[in-house]
Formats: sequence, structure tokens, C-alpha cells
Amino acid sequence: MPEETNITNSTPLSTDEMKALVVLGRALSDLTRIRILGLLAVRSMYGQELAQALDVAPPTISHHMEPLVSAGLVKIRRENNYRYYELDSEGIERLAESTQQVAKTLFTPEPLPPKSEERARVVATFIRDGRLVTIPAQYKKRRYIMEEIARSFEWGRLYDEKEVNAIMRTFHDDVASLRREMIDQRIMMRENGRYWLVRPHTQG
Amino acid sequence: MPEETNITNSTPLSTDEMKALVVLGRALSDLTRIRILGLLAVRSMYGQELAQALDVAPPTISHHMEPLVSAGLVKIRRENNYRYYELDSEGIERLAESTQQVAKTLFTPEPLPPKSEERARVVATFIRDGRLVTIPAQYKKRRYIMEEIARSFEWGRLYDEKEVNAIMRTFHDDVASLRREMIDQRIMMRENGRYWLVRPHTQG
DNA sequence: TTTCTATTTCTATTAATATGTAATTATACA
DNA sequence: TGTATAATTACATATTAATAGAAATAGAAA
Repeated sequence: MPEETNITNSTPLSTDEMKALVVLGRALSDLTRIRILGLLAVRSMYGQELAQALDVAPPTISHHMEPLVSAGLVKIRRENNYRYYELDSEGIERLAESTQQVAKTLFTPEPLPPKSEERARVVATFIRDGRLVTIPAQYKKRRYIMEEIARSFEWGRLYDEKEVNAIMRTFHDDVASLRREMIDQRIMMRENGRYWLVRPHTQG
Repeated sequence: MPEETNITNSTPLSTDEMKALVVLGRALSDLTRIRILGLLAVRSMYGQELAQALDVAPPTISHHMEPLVSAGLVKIRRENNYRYYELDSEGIERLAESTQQVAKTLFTPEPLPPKSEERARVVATFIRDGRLVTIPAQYKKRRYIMEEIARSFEWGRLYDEKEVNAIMRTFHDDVASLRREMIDQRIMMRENGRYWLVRPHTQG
């Protein structure tokens, strides 16, 4: 079983970004609210109109407005006795942008750290005469080793599993663990039995 | 009070699109699930790792995976006894695209219907010698009238409220109702007291 | 001011959700 | 084949959310 005790669980999303996502998700997580958005897309409406159109009681509309307004999707325009609810175009644009940003963030691999004394020492310790002595238990060291092994692959090329195994076996016999580690660390990707590097090597 | 009885409540979102949005919203509506996404963005993890990292019991992870997988954000890779959860890059791209699409849809005004006999008849009935006799109660007719009045505005120009009132008063004295109707029907937009047409006139 | 109406708040009820413990299933491994 | 471990399911509980009726609030109109 994998040894993971020393791994720090970092995340590319800040706490604030995560909370903002939850607020957005909550706003979208109910069909009545989505239907409200759909209706407001045609024209702004006031509460009783919405209640009648959706066949719910007026207090229900009021309650649903809270998450929609919190998420910045709807704004309220007061006119006489009425409150006209209308889509907040800026908010919805922000929503579209932010989800794209999050999607991008989630898939931006962490940058490779520069070559360092430490890295060289770790590599020298674990790789002797081109053979991996043992797979390091500590994440950071394992990371160095995996990046070193990745150098034996060519940027932009697709490899099938046999080729991957052949290359990895020059380092270590447990190629299954090495393969998994490459995927886990997002150094390589796999799809339909084909493997490839996620990004080019950074330093020669 | 506005007369709305004859208005059909159409929406630019199909039922399927709405349901898909709800599924997505549900997936994002819980902080634990967002944190799972954040962790998986760094590397794929199996259940007990996630449980330990988030300080929850393993069944909780199992439960959270259902909405994440349903929404297409996470996929499961089985390896020995473990189940490695990993981000579904295609799913997340689809998510980003679809929210953008929805945002766009929500703000695409319904196309102006072509000039028709009926439209001409309605306009002739309600506008006599350049004066609006009365504001039609029926939505469709009101729509025709508003589009007719919109022709007196210039595409691409900003108007302040005084100018809007001056132009509208040539049609009818209740300029407040006309202004609101323009906004409601998304023929005009307003921001900081400035008004403008949402789109150009289609037919001369 | 009084009245009327739209909206919100209060309160209650029901449904859904998040979470955990215990039991079950599934997969290696000895 | 039995044992060990990971994951899921079953079950239970506590919390949150959705909804509506009743009461309170706010604004317009008479």
C-alpha cells in the first residue's frame, strides 16, 4: 500500500475561491431557482408574477431570491410597491469567467521547481548507475525522482503501455507503481492506454 | 398594477439544460466536495487518503463522490483494492463551456420577429397620428408597440433620462411606464441613469 | 389617515443532505 | 482458503433546505 504520511495536501484553490464556488453552487442547486433565472432572462418580473408563473407561494420566491442575490446572479429594482427582479448581467459574466478560471486553475500543473543542490543530492542518492534503488516514501523526494525519470520520455510523443514499461524498467522493476506515480503527480497523462508528458522538460 | 394575464412565460433554457445546471450546482454546493476537487487537482487520490486529508470518515467520501461523478467532474480509476479518484478534465472543460453558454443564452435577447401584417395592424390601431392611444394590456401587442417606439432611438447612442422622456412623451404621457416596459422587455438597457438600445433595428 | 397590496418575516412542517457507525462486498496476498 | 484492507451499502441521526400559511412591514393610493 502507498506510503503517504509525509505528503502535504496543498490545493490550487484558495479558501475564498472555494467558498465563492459553494455560494454559486448553492444558487444553482435548485430547479425552482434555475427556472426563475430562465424567466428573468426573458424580462424582469416582480414577485407575484414569478409566484404565479412557477405555481408557488410568494414567500417561496422571497426565500429563493436570497441565494440568487448572494451569488450575484439577480438584482432587485424597486418600483412603487413592486420589486422587480432582474438578471445581474455583470454577475453572470463574472460567473462565466470565474468558472472558466477555476477550470483552468484546476488543470494547471504546479510549476516544476528549479534544479537545486537538494534535488541533485536526492537523485544521486536514489538512482545509482541508472537504477532506482527504492521508491522514496517521502513525497518531495518521490517528486524529484519522478521528474528525473520523466526525462527519459520525449515531449509531445504518445507512448503505449509497453513502451512506457520498457523505459521505466531500466530504472526499476515495479513499473506499475512508477506508472501510477507519474499519473498521480500529473507528470504524465493517460488515455485509452496511451501515455504522454503533461509538459516539456524545463531544464536541460 | 401591470396587466400580465396574457403573457406566455417562455424561457431560453430547455428543461434538460435546466436539469443539467441543477446537477452541476448540486455538485458544487458543498464545501467538502469543493475541497475534494482542490485536492484532486494536485494529484489523484484514493478514498482513505481523501478521508484523512479532509478529516472525515471514508463513507463520507463515498457519498460525496456520487454528485461529483454525476456532474462529470470526477472519474474513478480502479487499481487493485484502491479506487483512485481523479478530475475528469473533459467534464470540467465541458462545465466551463456550458456555464459560458448558459450565460450567453441568458443574455441573448429573443430575435425580433419580422415585420408582419399583424404587427402593422396593431401599430396602426394603437398609434394614431404619432400618439399612443393606450398601452396595450396584451403582451404581444405591447411588444410590437415598444419595438415601434424603439425606432425613435438611435442604435449605439447613450441617452440620459431627460432625453428618453422627451422622445417618449411624443408618444404618450406616461413615460415612466414606457421606460419600465422598455427595460422589462430588454429592448433597452439602463445603467447609472443612462439608457441605450440593446440591439439595432432590424428592418427599416 | 385609512386602506389596499406586494413583500418580507415568523413559524411550522416536510423533505433532502451530510455525516458517522456497523455490516457487507470486493480485491489482493499469505 | 483464510485474512487483511479498501470501498461501498445499510442504517441512523442531526442539520439544513424548501415550502407555505399567518402575521408584520412598507409603500401607494384614495
